[in-house]
Amino acid sequence: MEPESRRAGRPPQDAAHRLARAHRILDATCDLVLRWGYDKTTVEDIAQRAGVAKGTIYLHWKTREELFSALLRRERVEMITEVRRRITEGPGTLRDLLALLAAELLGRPLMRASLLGDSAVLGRLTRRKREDRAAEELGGDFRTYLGTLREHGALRGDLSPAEQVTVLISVLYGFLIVSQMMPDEYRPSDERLAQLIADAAGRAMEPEGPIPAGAARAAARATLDYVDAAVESAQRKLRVSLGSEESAR
Amino acid sequence: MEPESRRAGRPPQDAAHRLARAHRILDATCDLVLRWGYDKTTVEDIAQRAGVAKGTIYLHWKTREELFSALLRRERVEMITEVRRRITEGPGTLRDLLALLAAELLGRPLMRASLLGDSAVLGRLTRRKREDRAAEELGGDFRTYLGTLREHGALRGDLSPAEQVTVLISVLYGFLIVSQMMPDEYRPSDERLAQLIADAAGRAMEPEGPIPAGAARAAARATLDYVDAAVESAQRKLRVSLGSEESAR
DNA sequence: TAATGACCGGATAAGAAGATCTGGTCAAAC
DNA sequence: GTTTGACCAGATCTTCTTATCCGGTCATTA
Repeated sequence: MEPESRRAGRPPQDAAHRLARAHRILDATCDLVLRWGYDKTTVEDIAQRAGVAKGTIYLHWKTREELFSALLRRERVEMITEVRRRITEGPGTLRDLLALLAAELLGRPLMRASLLGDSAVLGRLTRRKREDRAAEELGGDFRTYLGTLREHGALRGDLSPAEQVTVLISVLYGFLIVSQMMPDEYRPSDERLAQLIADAAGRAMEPEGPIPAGAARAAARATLDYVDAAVESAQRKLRVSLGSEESAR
Repeated sequence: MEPESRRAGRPPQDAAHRLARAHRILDATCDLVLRWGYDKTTVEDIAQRAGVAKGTIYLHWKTREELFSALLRRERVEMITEVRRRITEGPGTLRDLLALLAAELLGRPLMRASLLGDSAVLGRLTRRKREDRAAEELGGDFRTYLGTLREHGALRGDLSPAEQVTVLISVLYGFLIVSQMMPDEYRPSDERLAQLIADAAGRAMEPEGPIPAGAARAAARATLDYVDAAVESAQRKLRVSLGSEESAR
C-alpha cells in the first residue's frame, strides 16, 4: 500500500534475506496461480502481492517460467519431505509409500495439476518440459528402486520392471483422473481415495503371498533409502532454482 | 462414379434393402471418420463414398449427429457380441470378461476414442452425451452385476459396490490413457496391455484367496447372464438407431 | 550496491468484414 | 412412393487492422 515504507534504501542483501524474499515471492505466486491459473497470473500481480517491485523478481529468476519452475520444485520438496517424515510410522512397504504419496498428491492442487497436465491451472506452461521431467523421473532412481524391490521378492517377478512402472503410473493416473470426473456424490474422500490407490497398485505389483521377514526388512530399507535420495535430489534442484546467479547461468 | 446406374428409378424400398443401405452408409462413415475425424467428415463425403445422394442419408437419420450415434452403437454391438462369443472359452470370471473387453476396446479405435473422449477422432461430438451414457452404464446393469458377484464372494467385500465401479473404471481408464502417452519403445503390445489391465483390475477387485467352486460357477453364470443382457440391450438401441421412422420421432 | 518502476517491443487479443463451407430442405425426376 | 442434388441460411473460417497487455530491461534513486 505505502511504497514509502519499503523505499528504505539499500540495507539488506544478506543471503538469508534474499532467501526469505524468494520464498515470499513464491508464496504470492502460489496463491495467485491457484486462484487465476498460470496464464492469467502476471509478474506484476505477483510482485504487487509479494510487496516487491517487478524488477526485483528478475533479480531472482531470469524468466517468468523459471519462477514457476521454482514454485513447482518447492512444492515438490515439501511433498516428498512430508512423505519422508511420515513413512517411518508404518512398515515402509511400497504400499505405504504409495498411500502417503497419493494422499499428499491429492492434497496439493499444484502437484496434482502438474501430474495431470491440468491446463486450467498450468495453462500453457510448457507441457513438453513436464513430460520430459516425468520420463526422467521414471527412467531414473525410481525404476532402480522398483528393481531392488523386485530382486528382494517384494514385487511380482512376472512383470518386467518397465511393466511395473506402467502399472503404477496407470493406476495412479487413472484414479486421479476418474475421481475428478466423477459426480460429487460418488467421489470418495481424499483419504479413502489414497487408500484405494495404494491398495490397487499394491495388489497389482506385489506378489500374492506374504514375503519373508528378511526380505520385507530389506525392502523397507530400500524404500527409506529411495525416499531419502528423492528428498535430497529435490532439495538440490530447488536450491538451484532459488539462487539468482546459479540459475542465471 | 456413374450416377446413371443408380438412377434406376424407384424399385427398392423393402426393409432389407433399407437396412443394407444403412449399413453401407455406416461403413462409409466409419472409414471416413477414422481417416479424417468427426469434424472433417461431411455428410456429402459420406454420401459420395456410400454411393447415395446426401438426401438419402437424411431419410435414415434426422441429423448428422444421429448418424454418428448409430455408428457408435453399431460398433458397440459388434464389440459386445464378440466378447459374448469368446467368453465361453474361459471359466467366465470377471477377470476373463475384463481381458476380453480390454482387448476388444484396444482393437477398436472408435470405441477407444469414445471412451477416452479423444477429440482428435470425435472432435466436437457432444462430450456431454458421452458422459451421460457412461454414467447411465455404470448406474445400471453393470453395477447390479458387480453386486451379484460380490454376494457370491467373487468380489472383495471390503469395497462398496460404488468403490468397485470406481476401481474398475480408474484402472481401465488409466491404462488406456497412459499407454497412449507412453513412448513407443515402452508401450506394451495390445495383447499384453489387455492382460495387464485384467490382471490389475482383477487383483484389485477380487478377494485374495480362491473362492469355492460353487460360488465360482454362480459367478460365471452371472457373468454370462450379464453379457447376454448387454448384447440384447445394445442390439435394441442399435435397432432404434437404424430405423428411420423410429428415430425421427 | 540494491531496489525500483517507467518504458519498450513483441506477442496476443479483439474487432470487423468478407468468403467459404456444410447441415439440412424440398421441388422435381423417376 | 422413392431418390436425387440444387439450393438456402447460418455457422465457421480467413484476413486484415487495431488495441491491449505483459515479460523483460535499465537509467535512476536512495
